[in-house]
Amino acid sequence: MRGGGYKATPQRMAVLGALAEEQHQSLEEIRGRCLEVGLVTVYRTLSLLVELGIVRRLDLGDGARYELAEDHHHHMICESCGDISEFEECPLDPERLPPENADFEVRSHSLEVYGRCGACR
Amino acid sequence: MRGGGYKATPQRMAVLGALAEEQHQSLEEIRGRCLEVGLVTVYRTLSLLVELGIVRRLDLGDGARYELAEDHHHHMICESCGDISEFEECPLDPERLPPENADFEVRSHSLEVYGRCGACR
DNA sequence: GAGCTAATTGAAAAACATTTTCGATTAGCG
DNA sequence: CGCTAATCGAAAATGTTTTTCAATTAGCTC
Repeated sequence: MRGGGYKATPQRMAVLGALAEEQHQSLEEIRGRCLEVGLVTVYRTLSLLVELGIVRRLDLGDGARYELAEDHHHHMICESCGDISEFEECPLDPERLPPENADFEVRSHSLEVYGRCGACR
Repeated sequence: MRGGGYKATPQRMAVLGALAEEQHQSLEEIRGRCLEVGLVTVYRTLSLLVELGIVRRLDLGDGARYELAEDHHHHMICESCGDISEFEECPLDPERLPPENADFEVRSHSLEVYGRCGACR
């Protein structure tokens, strides 16, 4: 983070701390965990972190959500209760990416699975 | 559409027509194709169509996009020029969904691939 | 540790996106 | 043709994100 000439301010540390507490939080949830940081700064810090690749921005249907990008994982979203859970195991067949005949250099992907969680069935 | 007691108004037909012209359009693009329909009605019609399962709502990083949900497909997004292309062939291994040990009933999924398109390399 | 400077912050305002309200209009029925 | 619930549109309200700009501060230098 300092490499790029960015300062390690208490506000940025607070936002990172909030992100570390739970994955895929909305901006309001993050803000709730660091009330001492101004709203504008939360917005700015999140877009900086996304730009630096430290944080991933999601959109699972309801507005934006953010999570630390440390590990590769995917989401299962329950259409009934809205619960979001994660799984590591990537069910993609690497042989089939990029798709045949596509002139495309794959760098990353995101996969979301929708359905019903155990509790809702 | 009529089954549920909904009326087939010219405005709704116009929005559907706009959606048929191109996939994954933003609301502004859709609106540009049916200027005779009020903005509020475009919003309302799109959320109705999404609710009915006729239209899919996407978020590929820039705001909301909409497309007819007739066929199952995925998106490749060029991180350089922003171009969005589609592919049908699903590279998911059905054996691995839901992931092991997950108590989850899978109903659908969405997959987006990010990278660089042929033109940008 | 004090001083300097560019980066950062926060409050207010601006810009943009979406939803609500409510009176006027209309599709689809008999 | 007439009726009525559904729909529409314009304005206002609400919600979200960005910009502006003066004040503050992290991190460097000495």
